[in-house]
Amino acid sequence: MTKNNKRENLAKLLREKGLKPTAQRISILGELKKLHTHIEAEELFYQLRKKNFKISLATIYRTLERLSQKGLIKKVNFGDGYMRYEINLPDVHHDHLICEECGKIIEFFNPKIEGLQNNICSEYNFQSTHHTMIIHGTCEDCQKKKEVK
Amino acid sequence: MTKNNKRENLAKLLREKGLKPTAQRISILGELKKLHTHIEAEELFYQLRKKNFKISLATIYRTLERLSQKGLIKKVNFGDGYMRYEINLPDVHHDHLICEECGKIIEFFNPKIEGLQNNICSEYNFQSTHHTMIIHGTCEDCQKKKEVK
DNA sequence: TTATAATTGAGAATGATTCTCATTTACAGA
DNA sequence: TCTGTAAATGAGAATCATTCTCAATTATAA
Repeated sequence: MTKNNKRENLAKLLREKGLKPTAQRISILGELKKLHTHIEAEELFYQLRKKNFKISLATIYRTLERLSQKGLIKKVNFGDGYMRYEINLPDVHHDHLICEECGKIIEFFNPKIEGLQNNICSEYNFQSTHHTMIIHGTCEDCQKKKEVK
Repeated sequence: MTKNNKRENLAKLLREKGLKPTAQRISILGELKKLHTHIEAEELFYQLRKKNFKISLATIYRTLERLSQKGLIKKVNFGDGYMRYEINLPDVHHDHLICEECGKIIEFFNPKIEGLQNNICSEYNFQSTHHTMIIHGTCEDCQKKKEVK
């Protein structure tokens, strides 16, 4: 696929969601699509600047918020002081393991959890839109490092 | 139990964790124990001030952090911009349903989730300390309100 | 091509949380 | 009981991710 085709696809995606396909929005969405992992607003800002995209931090935040509202991306809160954002592939939901030692973030998916959520929601007559599950602890590598000490 | 007995119990609890039982720490821990639900730092600050406890916001934050490190309380992040804190009753773990419409927070407990977590952790050789699970959506009351419209 | 509403950039403002440092307090040892 | 000292506190300044403001720019419908 050519670069122009890619751009046109992203523009179409934005239009379908009722968003004007500006250069800034296309560059943000494109970057997240390439990344397919979570990133912070400021990090994204520097990545795009490095590639000579002209964009301001305010626009980054505004756009990420909009894309998130429209379901194109996901906003994730790991509780460490800033939000992360990642492309939303609706059929590939996942949750996170966070290592408290090294900060590593491991993604996992467990279909049974999705099932249990439905149980819980119907028990409380709660209509769920999405969920986040984070398990904190120590990853394999850091456990080994500790043993050595 | 007399007021002095309560205080002495809290002081003992703090000493056991290696924390000096100051008046401020005792008042914070006592308040959270009475509440047995989550509260924000600033809210706790006003609650204590209202009861004529002399305490500063800085001390509230410092103390909550310490108590949390020692496992006496839990720090919960609902992703709405500020941390909440609640007493930690080790045998009564629970997770949260959050209503996006009215902000209501419903606590729930599901033993199967705990089991699944162990499965996931052993799969990744991850040593977990704790987890948080939040389901976002619309609560029963707000669903009804929407239907009426 | 033009009018208009939406979007953007730059920097100021916000607000929860943390930091600083002088003062106060808990408590171990005399 | 008194005293020295390290830990804890109070008050307010500092931090820093995020949001807001408003003038300039841009997408697009007519």
